[in-house]
Amino acid sequence: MQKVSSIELGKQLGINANSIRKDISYLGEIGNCRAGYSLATLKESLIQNLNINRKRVVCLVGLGRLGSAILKYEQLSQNGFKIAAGFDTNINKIETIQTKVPLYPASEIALVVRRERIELGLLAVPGAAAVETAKRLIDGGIRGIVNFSAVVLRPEKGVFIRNIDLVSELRVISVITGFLDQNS
Amino acid sequence: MQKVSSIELGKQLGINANSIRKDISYLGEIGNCRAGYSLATLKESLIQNLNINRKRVVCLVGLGRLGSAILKYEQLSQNGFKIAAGFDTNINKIETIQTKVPLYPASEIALVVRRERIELGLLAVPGAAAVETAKRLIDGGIRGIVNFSAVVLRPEKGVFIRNIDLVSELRVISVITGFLDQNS
DNA sequence: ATTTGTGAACCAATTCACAGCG
DNA sequence: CGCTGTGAATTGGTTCACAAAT
Repeated sequence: MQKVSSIELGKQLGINANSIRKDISYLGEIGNCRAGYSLATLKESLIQNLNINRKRVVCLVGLGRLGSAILKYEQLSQNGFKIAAGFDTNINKIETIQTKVPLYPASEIALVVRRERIELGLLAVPGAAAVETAKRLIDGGIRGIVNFSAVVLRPEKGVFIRNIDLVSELRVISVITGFLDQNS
Repeated sequence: MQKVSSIELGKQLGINANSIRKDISYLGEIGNCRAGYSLATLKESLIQNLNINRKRVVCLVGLGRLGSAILKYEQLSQNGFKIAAGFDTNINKIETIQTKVPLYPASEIALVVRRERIELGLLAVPGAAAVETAKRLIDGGIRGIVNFSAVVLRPEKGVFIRNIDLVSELRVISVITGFLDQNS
């Protein structure tokens, strides 16, 4: 039986072992005090408690360079996510891109999201289109959005939003390393 | 003279106005009590205090789909970042990709990073290559890394690392929306 | 002996509340 | 008045320390 200790988990994840234990304990968990956690039991418990026991249906809006990269990103399907639809305003792209994922014009976002019961949206459109596009996703009943555009989307009732912006990330690092330089 | 209040800033950013004021106050700031902050003064103060008054030199490792998308991402140069080098293990890519950015084989990472005084690295390589590539960047004296691979890079002395993983982001949203569904 | 689970202590960050100023 | 700046209160999360379990 495969085992893993909080210390080992912590090392792998770069997290304090105490935190690992505390977090797991919230699941009302049963680790073995002698030999750590049973891998199978822990995994099962996490799957149950975090509700990740089924594939999630996602869609992708924006089929530019970033969108195309995401479309081909195998890690998604390997980790329980299925891209059920792709959208773009450019009809040309919809007709030329080679993929098994069904592609639609952006005008049909709300319709398709509702029909296919799509839960999450990946937003890879230009900043100028982000707010409008998000609105369409929400109209279709989307539950969450990962927004890659430079525009910060404001949280909306019942829709969880995660803004990911490369420039912001770089700025964070710039500022921190700059600060370290000054104080070393 | 353009003015902006903490309330307005907060709305734009989706952040509590109190936090805005407190944060700005740490800069030893002079907002006008009647009419909010002078846009020009605030901007200048932020630039000075956060040390973002010069272009930062970055490099890009991995010229696959994601890397290529980043290479063409104009927002970078528009926000004070200059891609001074691109790297890939595949010599073919280095010779065929059309760009003004100088491209080098991955074997030269440390060399070029040091020579060009590159401060930040964008890591868009497959997970399997992430640790090794990060090591080369660090050997070259890089100060920070934005890691897009699925592998979590552990913090290294003097090198600030930011892990960005699409799958993780999706999982966060999945778990949260799933939780909301159960408790609504 | 190890390693979990957890109360207690600690620390950082957010929010509150309001005095002070134009 | 409206808005800033900031002490005080609160919250949330991390770390500590140790008793319990095997």
